[in-house]
Amino acid sequence: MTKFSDLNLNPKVLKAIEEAGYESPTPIQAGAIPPALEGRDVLGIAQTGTGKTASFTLPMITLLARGRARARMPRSLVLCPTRELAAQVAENFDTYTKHLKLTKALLIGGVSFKEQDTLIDKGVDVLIATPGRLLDHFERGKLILSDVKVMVVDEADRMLDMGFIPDIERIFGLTPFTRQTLFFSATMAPEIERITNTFLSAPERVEVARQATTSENITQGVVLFKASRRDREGSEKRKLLRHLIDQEGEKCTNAIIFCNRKTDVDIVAKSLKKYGYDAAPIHGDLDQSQRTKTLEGFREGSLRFLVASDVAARGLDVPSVSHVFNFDVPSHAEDYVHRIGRTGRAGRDGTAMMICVPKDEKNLEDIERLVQNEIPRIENPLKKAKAEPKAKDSKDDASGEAPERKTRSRRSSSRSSAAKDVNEAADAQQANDAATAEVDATAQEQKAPEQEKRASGRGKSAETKSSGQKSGQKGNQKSGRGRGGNDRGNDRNVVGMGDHMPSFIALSFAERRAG
DNA sequence: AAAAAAT
Repeated sequence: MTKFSDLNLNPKVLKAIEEAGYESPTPIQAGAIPPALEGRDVLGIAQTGTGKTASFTLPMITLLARGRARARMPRSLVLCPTRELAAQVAENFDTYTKHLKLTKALLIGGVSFKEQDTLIDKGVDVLIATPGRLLDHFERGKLILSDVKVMVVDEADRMLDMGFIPDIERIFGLTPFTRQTLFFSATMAPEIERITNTFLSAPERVEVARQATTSENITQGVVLFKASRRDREGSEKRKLLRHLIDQEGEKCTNAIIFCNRKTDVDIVAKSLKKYGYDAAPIHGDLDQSQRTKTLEGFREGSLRFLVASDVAARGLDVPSVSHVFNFDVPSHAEDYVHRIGRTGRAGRDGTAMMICVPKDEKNLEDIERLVQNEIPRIENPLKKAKAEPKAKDSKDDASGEAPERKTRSRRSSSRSSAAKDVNEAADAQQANDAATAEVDATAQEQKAPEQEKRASGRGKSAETKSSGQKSGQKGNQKSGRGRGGNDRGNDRNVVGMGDHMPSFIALSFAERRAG
């Protein structure tokens, strides 16, 4: 197998790689690094979790190791769709430039210009930016892009989703024609295809799929849930969420809870906190310092529940998320894949549970068509509780109203009851499915042989106490990131996509929709 | 229908 040491990387970069605990490149790294080092353009079709970031940072650092940047004229440029991703790339550069004297600046919105200006003025080798802030600097005449030797576009399909493509095209136009371009996208939508045809020249095409996207090391489940009354849907969903969390017990060391709307992110986070769960929100309306702080806390394990909008759905690398809860069914099927991909990373086991209300069933169908699998139905734990009532539950009910009142006024605008006809069928199905699907380890074992492995692995991880877990997570972070290394805490040595690749992931989204 | 990103 290829080793990093076979790849012609700068010795000081190799040293940093070794110190980070990596030996062998992932498939995307093995595929992209050699042509990048030769100065060729690269078109990488890959998602995060494949070691994509290192596949451009390592050759870039090697290429930039010689020479120095002039004032206001960065020598390279990395564009990312979100601030958090940009920050993550910046960290990656720090890791691998440890033994070199390269300078970098992170240009993202939500923070002051001043520091960024100072750095640019001094001259930086690497500029890592979100498009808006980069252009802002450019327009103020603070930045000259005519000395850019290497330009990277990361997560291009997400840039497309977010309407950044015009900005990207403009930035391409500001850099010299002779630059080297490294371009990464999870899919090749027609618009992406067009951009690459326009701005890349004879690129080396490297394509890999993420490991285990919706396959065996992520246990999935969905609760079909219908509120007792439409105006109680929010509070009842929150109660259901708490039960789902409680039901997982110690197996749930930490979790991301996704909501479709920013207001619901706030409401759910607040409600969880009220009930004593260690939760904090993250979404684009919160100020950057808070976003950074929250994410940092979640990464290091001091925050257990991250309640998030889709700002956190893609690309975020927190290697040890045990659970993903989809409080809402995402309305774009592909977002489901991205969201649950936050767990089960680096070969670990993960659990992804979703709450589906009747009006979301259409979206659920879309998701199941996309992943070409039925998501197992989980019995509603609240229904079970009703069948054999306990004193504790009625207490929950009473206190359940408290956070609801506070938030009602805020939500009132968004709820016009559009649901009229989606009821009986859902009820029937709910009863039906509840009978067949139990998502606990025992039930799983009977279902499929390949799942036994997971069930036993799970038992092992369940005995980790949450107090000891914090330091354990920290230690694991390095080996998880970039996924090049041996994942020591785990007997599955996963490199790159590993052995299980669902066939649908190799298709374009258009092809997947077509079935 | 909503989220993200420049203010």
